[in-house]
Amino acid sequence: MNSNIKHRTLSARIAEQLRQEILSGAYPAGAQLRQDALAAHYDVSRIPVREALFQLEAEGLVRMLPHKGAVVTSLSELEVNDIFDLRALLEPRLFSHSIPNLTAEDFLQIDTIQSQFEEAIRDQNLVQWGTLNSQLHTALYARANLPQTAATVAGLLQKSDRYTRVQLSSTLAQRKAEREHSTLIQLAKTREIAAACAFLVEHIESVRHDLLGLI
Amino acid sequence: MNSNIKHRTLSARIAEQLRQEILSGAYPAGAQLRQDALAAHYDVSRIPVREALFQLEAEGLVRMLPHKGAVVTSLSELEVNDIFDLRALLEPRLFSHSIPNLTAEDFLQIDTIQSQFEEAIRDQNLVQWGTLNSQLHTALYARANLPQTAATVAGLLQKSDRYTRVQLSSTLAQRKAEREHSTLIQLAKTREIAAACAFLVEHIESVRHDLLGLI
DNA sequence: AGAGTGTATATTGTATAAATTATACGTGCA
DNA sequence: TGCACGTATAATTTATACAATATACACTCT
Repeated sequence: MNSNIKHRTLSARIAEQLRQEILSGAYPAGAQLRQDALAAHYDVSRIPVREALFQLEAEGLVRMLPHKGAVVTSLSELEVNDIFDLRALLEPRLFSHSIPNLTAEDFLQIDTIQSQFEEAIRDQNLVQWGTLNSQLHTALYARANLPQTAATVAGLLQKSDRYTRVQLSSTLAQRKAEREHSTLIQLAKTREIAAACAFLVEHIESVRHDLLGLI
Repeated sequence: MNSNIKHRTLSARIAEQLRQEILSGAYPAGAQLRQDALAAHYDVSRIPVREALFQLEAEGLVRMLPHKGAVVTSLSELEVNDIFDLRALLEPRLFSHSIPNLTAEDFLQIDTIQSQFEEAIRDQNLVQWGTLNSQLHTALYARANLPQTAATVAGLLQKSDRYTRVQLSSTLAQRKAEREHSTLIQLAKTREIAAACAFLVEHIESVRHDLLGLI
């Protein structure tokens, strides 16, 4: 999202780094995050670390227990299903509102993102892949003009990101997703709203299916 | 002045109080919240104030601009509509999943909440009314077993709370909402899922309609 | 011996103080 | 007069220091 933006505060920078480390699996689910250790690791005081942890708690990546510290959260199968149900419900809403307003420049940006997938697949860079995946979905919904829905979906995409990365560890699944994205882009360009939304639901269900096969 | 709920940390207590003050309109939309002033007002240092502000930012009540401070957010008509669209989309999902699992004890609790509305209306206590409104909706969805959806809806309810309080300033609207709640409870008790969800959408749309009439 | 209590230690939570950043104002110069 | 630059001031952000809390372990009492 704003990974290439230089953050103006330490807290935001720590939050960004910590988020990436959690999403990449460096800190596995259930791991205790000690403020002291993190502060030493990033060579800052505990205040920005605390604020980063608060930020991540709001995003659902960690849970803070008073006087007991922060632990990396884990999602149950029920929660994963709930997330994908919500995505299947909300993303078509965004997509259908966005498609009519997408401009040539928007599609240029979308194509740029899509072209970067090749690179990520070749390098087996899963972190990059996950980021691009979120970026592409968000770009497709950019003109929906539904800020609350967009914010909700952004949260859902991030929550599912940790798990889609597992699913996408196979190059096969990555190429499949890339093909489906390509279809989505094509349908958006031709403004076939109904077909685009229907295929979007298929795409989400496809990812969910592959994902649940691994859990 | 002091809330009667005892929180385990100062930060959480400040967040709770500040939230109530914002929701009650003590700090209007656009108001700047100076950490120094808040710290002095609550007679604490600025650290717990900062953490409370971070918490409220995650809830969407304030926006923090780096090095510039926190301001109370305001929602556009577009955002209000988006929120109510989402509520109309997600709350029936929760309700339909919850109804089959609601127990006698759940209904006892629901009836208790409903009975407290009378008191709030009589005292013209809008803060209490808003809290009860959220509590009732949440209680009706308690057995849905869809944690992500529940969390999302809880956020939406809180965001709309500030505005429903305006709408509900008339006793007439309060009684209307109470009647509709009563119908919802009755339909839940008789396990008429389809009818309950249909009426729930009506209820939400009714509140939205009255609300937009005032903006 | 076992349950309960008290103390030690580690970790988090809060206060105070220093550093950084943004804004406003005034001065100097074209 | 108008603009640019530098300084002053006020706010936030970060660091350091201290207080409160939870957990583990040893000890006492029944």
